[in-house]
Amino acid sequence: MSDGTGDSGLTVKDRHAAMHAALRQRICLLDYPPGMQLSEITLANEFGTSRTPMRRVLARLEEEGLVQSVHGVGTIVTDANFTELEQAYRLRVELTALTGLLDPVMPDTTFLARLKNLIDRAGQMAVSGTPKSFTQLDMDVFQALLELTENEPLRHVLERLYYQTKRLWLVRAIKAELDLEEEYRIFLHELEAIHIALQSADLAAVAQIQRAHISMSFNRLLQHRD
Amino acid sequence: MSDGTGDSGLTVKDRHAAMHAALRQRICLLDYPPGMQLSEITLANEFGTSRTPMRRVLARLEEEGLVQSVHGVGTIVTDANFTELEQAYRLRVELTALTGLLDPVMPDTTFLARLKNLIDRAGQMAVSGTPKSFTQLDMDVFQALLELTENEPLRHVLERLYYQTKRLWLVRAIKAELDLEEEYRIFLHELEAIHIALQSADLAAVAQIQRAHISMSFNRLLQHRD
DNA sequence: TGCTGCCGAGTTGTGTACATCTTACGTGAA
DNA sequence: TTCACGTAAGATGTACACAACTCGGCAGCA
Repeated sequence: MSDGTGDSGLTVKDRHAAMHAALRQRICLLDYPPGMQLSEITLANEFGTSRTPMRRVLARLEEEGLVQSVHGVGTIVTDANFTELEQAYRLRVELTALTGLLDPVMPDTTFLARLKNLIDRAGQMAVSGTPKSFTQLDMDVFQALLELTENEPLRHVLERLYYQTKRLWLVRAIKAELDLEEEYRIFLHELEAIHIALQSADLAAVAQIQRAHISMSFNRLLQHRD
Repeated sequence: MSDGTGDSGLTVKDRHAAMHAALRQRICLLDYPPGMQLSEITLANEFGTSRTPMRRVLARLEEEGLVQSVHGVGTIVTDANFTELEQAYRLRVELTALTGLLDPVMPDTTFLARLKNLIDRAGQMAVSGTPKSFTQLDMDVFQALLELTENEPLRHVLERLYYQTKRLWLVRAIKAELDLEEEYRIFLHELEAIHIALQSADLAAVAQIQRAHISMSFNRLLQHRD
């Protein structure tokens, strides 16, 4: 095969990336709650591979601070601890503002349609929203808005910080420590504001709106710190 | 053994970190020049281990953009390409400024003595400095100044960006495309300015001085872009 | 009853043989 | 001479057996 792809059209790195994304999703949606012990061999069997590639994926998740492996003990999902993640959260606030300064890129009409779709989904949240489905929507919005900058290192760091800190919200939302209706309403308002700013082609404004909302969300979480 | 350390008092992760730091050093000092092919088994033998741990270290270096592994071909040291690293360089400029805002920490007298020592070494550069020894000094200075913030995620990202972009300077310095005497003089002046700012306990000023010099260094490199 | 020490189950870390892939080289035919 | 093709060498990727390590439980003793 001349294009270097495997049987299903996927290269080796694509399979690794798929496993990594799947596990990250499960951890951040609390399917794998903090403290849960993961089994290398069980996960390897589930993904139809052996321990060796799975260990590489888990090592990357450990670098990203989502799991922790200890010799002889196991691979444990890290605790979504507020005090340890406060620094990451504040860095995320500042880096979000930079998306409007470093290599901003004006999206095409396809993007605007995607955003409009996301806004509709956000409108549905007030009716039939669960903390988990809301987090899933928030992830989709994040991935979309990340495309507003072409600075690849910045996108990489922001993605890492996002998935590091996102569990803090979901943990407290499930424990009913947050006013969910207010959270949904604020989020919808943020998306509408971003939509307006995009129609003005003001990407710096989009970044500032995001920065403001991440900062405010941080402060709301701060009222329930552990 | 109750403390969990090995024979030489080093844990497993310490050995991995040591191998990673050694290889990173060799790459960034151009002992392993861009395009050079690394052999997993040769490196494993040199460090007295097998391919499995060495592959984990190389995978991390690949994440950091210093090498690239291709199935069936080899593990190649990446090219220090200006156009690809320009985004990383500009992000580094902005993040350096943040060290003065996010969790700055005033150093003790021991730190000031270390800095004074580094300034002395910088003074020697004008007399007997090579591009490589200058880069080594620059690395030591970078590691020292990184301690001026306690924000661990910020330190982590800055370290990554530093080692990603540092080779750009050394490559051009060796090709004699830079005025080395001027580079040494500017660097010494930067360190003296930082020393003064530290005596005023103005960490924001220290960050701005660094930011300015990284930005100016970027512009000097820009005159010789490939 | 409580404490101590040993043992075994289970986990991650390591070593190694094998699979898969790319590339260079040599060979033969046009 | 030149081009096409097969083949072998050598690289990374994978699978698996074994080593190193932690921890809970249980037996034995004071």
